[in-house]
Amino acid sequence: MTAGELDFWSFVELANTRLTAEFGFSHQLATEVLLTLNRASNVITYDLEATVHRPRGRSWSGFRLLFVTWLAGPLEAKKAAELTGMSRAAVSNLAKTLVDDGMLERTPGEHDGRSVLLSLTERGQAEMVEVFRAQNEREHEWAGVLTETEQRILVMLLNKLITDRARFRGRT
Amino acid sequence: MTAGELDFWSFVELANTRLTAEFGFSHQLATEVLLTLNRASNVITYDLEATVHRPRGRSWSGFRLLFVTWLAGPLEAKKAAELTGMSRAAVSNLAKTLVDDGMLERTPGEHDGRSVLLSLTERGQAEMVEVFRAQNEREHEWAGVLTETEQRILVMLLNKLITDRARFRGRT
DNA sequence: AGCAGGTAGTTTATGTGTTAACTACTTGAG
DNA sequence: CTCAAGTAGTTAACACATAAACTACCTGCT
Repeated sequence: MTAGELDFWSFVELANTRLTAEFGFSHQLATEVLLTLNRASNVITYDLEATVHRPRGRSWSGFRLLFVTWLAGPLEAKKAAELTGMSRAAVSNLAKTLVDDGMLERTPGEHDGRSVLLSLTERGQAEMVEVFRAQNEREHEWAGVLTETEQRILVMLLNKLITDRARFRGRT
Repeated sequence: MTAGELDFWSFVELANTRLTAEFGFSHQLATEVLLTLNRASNVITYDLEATVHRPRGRSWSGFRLLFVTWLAGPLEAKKAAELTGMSRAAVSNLAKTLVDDGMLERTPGEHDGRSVLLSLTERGQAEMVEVFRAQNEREHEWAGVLTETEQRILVMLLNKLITDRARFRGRT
């Protein structure tokens, strides 16, 4: 029982076996789904951050905030938090550094004195086009190991997995 | 073009449209796959951390490290880093606090004076059984919106997506 | 009008992640 | 045998996440 030769997949197999045989847990498939889901997400995110964003002096979260702001136009900080899946505090902190970097602009909301509208500066827009070109190429390489049909099925299954999450009272 | 009514899904649709029509990017399906993958992973991870681990005074990463140590027996810090997908530094820091909490034990490696073996204390083992019971129930609720066949397909597609990642030179 | 309660955003404290630089040990070529 | 190179782990500096406390503003009931 040396752990020496384990990799992620043989670990999942080992976990399945021990959780069932030794501990009597019954939902191993659920465990496997979620282990694999997290693994896949982390591996790919790490790769995109390391190859596309860090070399350009940008972080993964910075990119996410710029991405939604780029495409969803000027939007409130709250909306940006929802779309990126971050907390409002995270958007607030991140926006501060992106404004300092000359990528983002913050203007007070028109109809509501509390709200702040985020939008890209001209430089921000230009940079997003370039950065997204690089990211999209890399995304294509990753997704390309699946056929188009497989990709569509994957998206469908993932959406099904989280669409119904209102059952659990969540942050969003 | 108010951003006011956007949710995650209509944002993905908007992104697809604008990236194609306005900017001429060609791999929207890849973008959609990866946006959805990350979203699903983050939503579920956040839920498990908030409902299962934080109430017990434990973090998501703490759980991951304890989980692999629990099931893959005493293992080297390096191996733990591989299996959890963390950096070695992260394992080192996290182990420190888990040792202080009385969950983990660190013993010097037998054959290699540099290495450290991580293993659970008795209390750690008992707690993992209880914590995993709660997590497994919650996992089952999440995965349960998919049929068993759908879950197997999802696992297969996710594995296919990352198995071949040796093409990209990655951390692991 | 005025105040209670709700909402948007920021700040603060804390925890955790990363990379890079460091220490300590092992290994193998000469 | 010795020393250069490699490897395991830790530490340090920094980036970024959260929850909770706080400020400022809006809204609607009386």
